[in-house]
Amino acid sequence: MTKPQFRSWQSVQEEVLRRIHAREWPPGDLIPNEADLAEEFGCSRATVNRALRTLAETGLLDRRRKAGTRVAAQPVAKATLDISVIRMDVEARGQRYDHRLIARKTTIPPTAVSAAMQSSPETAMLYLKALHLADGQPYALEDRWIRLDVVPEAAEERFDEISSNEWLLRHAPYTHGDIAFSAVNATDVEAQALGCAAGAALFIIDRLTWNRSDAVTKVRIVFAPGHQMRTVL
Amino acid sequence: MTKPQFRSWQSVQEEVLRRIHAREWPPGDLIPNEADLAEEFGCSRATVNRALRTLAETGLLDRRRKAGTRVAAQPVAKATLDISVIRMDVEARGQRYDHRLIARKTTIPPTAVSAAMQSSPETAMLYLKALHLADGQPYALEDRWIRLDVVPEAAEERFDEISSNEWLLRHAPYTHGDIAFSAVNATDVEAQALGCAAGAALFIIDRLTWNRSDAVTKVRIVFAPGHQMRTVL
DNA sequence: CAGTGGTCTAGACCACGAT
DNA sequence: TCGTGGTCTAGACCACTGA
Repeated sequence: MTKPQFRSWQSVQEEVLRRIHAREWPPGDLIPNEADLAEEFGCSRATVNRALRTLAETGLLDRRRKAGTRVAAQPVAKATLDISVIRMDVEARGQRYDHRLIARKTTIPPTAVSAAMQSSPETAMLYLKALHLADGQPYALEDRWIRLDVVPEAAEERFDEISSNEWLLRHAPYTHGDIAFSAVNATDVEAQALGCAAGAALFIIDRLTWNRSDAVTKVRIVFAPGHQMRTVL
Repeated sequence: MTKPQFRSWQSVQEEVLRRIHAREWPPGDLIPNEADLAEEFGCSRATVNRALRTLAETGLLDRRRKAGTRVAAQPVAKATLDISVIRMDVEARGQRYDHRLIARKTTIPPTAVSAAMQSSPETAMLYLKALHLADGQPYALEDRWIRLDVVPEAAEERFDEISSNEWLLRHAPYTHGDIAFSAVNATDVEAQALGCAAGAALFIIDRLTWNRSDAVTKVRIVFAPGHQMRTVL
């Protein structure tokens, strides 16, 4: 018989997936090491490594030096969310995007904000509030604090032509961020801005963005009722 | 002068990140090709490739054959969410996990469910309803439909010892899934089960899981008020 | 058509960590 | 201790796609 050939790392990955789904390699099972698989598949070890490493990144395999590679018993599904600029989201839905600046002021933030951003409680920050529209309908409400000592150029920007979201991406580098998703009941102010009933359940995103050890901006985006964030596993 | 050496793909990646953050390579800029960078960094092209490919996966670089590699102008942040078994979530918070089966029946699902799962409207499915508890307090409410023609063994399982969540992971392979996050107001039934006020804003996850072209299970998980799903960018 | 990234190979050395 | 995955190298060929 001729040995089946798996010449690309994708084809190796597919074969491994097939064996996992077919329960030839059941959950928790130790699978052969890279060298053996390379020989069986008729390819180099690097190719097998690429295939297995990629599967491990999705949580389907558990790899440890010396201990070998196992099929994950409790696969922790890794869902990747694309957090893009809101304008992109709206336009991707085939709708016309627009935004409206509601408030812009330089003021002392609530202590919860200054604490989260590791700023002194007396330091003023730039506060912005804006409404994002899709086909003229309220889509999301944005509340944002920007540290002027970190992004001084923001003081000169009016943010009526370009959303703060996009302006910051272009002008303020960031290294990492924390993000949280949750649900809140609409306050009266939110309800009025979004054109919904007070108390309606709203999907929200809270994001805190850092450049090295400096907090850059803190934003809460409150979506209109019914908003869904989708992805695949 | 001695050329700086970047011998690991991580160190190459850090140097590239540094140049991006320092605006040496501003957003939208075309950066040198792999071969040139390899020479400059004193490493092989494969090492540069690994560094740049990994950055491209996070959305920070945009790579195209022949066109070269550019710094993304509008980086679409890729947030990776770990969707694990609820028991793991609770235990990771240092709380005691428990669950309670509320309902278990074989019945005809609503047409919305059979349609989404591409099952005939007259075919009965297994319906489960369970409450997940953390330290004895309601944590999440789970509503699930399972296709018995796809997972016949489920008919024999009582699901009082093990949550359906974990049982399915162990017994029903899946190839992919759709997942959606949103917010709803608590119904009276949900409010009672979760011990909150009716109308409270609840964070929910809807998931539809597939094995090849067969829908396996459809589940809605409704979390108690205040629940947050966190991740990093 | 030609430049760029995408990938494969064979071999090598190394870091980690289970035993 | 020593098996396993993690990585690097130098070279090669290929696929895609912009000019």
